[in-house]
Amino acid sequence: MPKPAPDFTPQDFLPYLLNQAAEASSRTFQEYYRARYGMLRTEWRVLFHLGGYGSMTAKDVCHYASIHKTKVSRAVKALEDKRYLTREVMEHDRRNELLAITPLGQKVFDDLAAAAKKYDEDISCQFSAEEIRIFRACLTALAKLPSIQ
Amino acid sequence: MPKPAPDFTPQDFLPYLLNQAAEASSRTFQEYYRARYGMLRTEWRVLFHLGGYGSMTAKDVCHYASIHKTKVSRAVKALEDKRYLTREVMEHDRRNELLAITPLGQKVFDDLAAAAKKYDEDISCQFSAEEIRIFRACLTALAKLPSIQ
DNA sequence: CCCCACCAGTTGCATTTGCAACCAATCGCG
DNA sequence: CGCGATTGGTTGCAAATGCAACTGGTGGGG
Repeated sequence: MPKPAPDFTPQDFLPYLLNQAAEASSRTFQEYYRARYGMLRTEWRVLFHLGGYGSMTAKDVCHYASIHKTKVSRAVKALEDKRYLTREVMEHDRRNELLAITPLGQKVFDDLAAAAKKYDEDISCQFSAEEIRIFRACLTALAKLPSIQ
Repeated sequence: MPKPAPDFTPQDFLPYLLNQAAEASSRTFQEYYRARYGMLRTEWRVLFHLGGYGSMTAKDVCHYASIHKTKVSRAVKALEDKRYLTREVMEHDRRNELLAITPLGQKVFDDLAAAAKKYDEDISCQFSAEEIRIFRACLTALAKLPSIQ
């Protein structure tokens, strides 16, 4: 038996499967916000966090979304240019700035969140409730693995 | 009720969860092949496919791994420079070239595949056999969504 | 047998990313 | 106080990516 690991193929490797599934499931939705609002993935994520969880600092977004701060910084600038959010330097510590969605940004968020919800249902409905429950639980657990930043 | 989708947060959105889990699970393993062999993610994937499924053309790799042909092209060149694979123009149609792992490449693959298998077990073992079965089934189904190229 | 549409793979260029160095504000210890 | 360490956020540069145009090779209809 010369071969140490002869029968382990990409399809058996969880990180690989995860990437395939993540790519495939993101692609379709990406077209939506890309075509409609000219947004990049990171921009959509930042807006999604602000809309879903309320105002927070860039640092918080980095933490919750585990996105590197330079990516967030650039996404925030792009969203600001699009008038989807404003930033306000915080009184007690002027290094922090609070990011807040504008009414226009809120409209965009509402549209995208509704579309996302529908898309989520579309891809979920091919599985049973129990399967989806387990699926989400596994994903949530794995997402908690050691993160950069 | 002014807000159309007030309670749909990133944590509820499957593509988002998938990306988080995929990123987190790839990161650790990436360090391994990066530090040890200076390989990029795409290079590892191409090598993984050749090692796992045997010789094939770049086109085949594109198809099985759903990676764009330019990415594959550059990864193949890098792997060739590292002497991990050779390419041979095919007789009956000289547009195709068959990619084959070298003995050196095989050694690297064996090492990485063994590490991957172990890593896969490490992250799987926090779930029950039944959970993992369902989890993999869901991922495999989602990975089959419409793919580019 | 020749021309044109098509196919595998590559290259150039614009966009995106990651990293490290940076700036300004704050903290904390002497 | 005050000066060095730390922190939130930005920027410059090099590397990675995506896209479209390209090269060389095939094949099929006239």
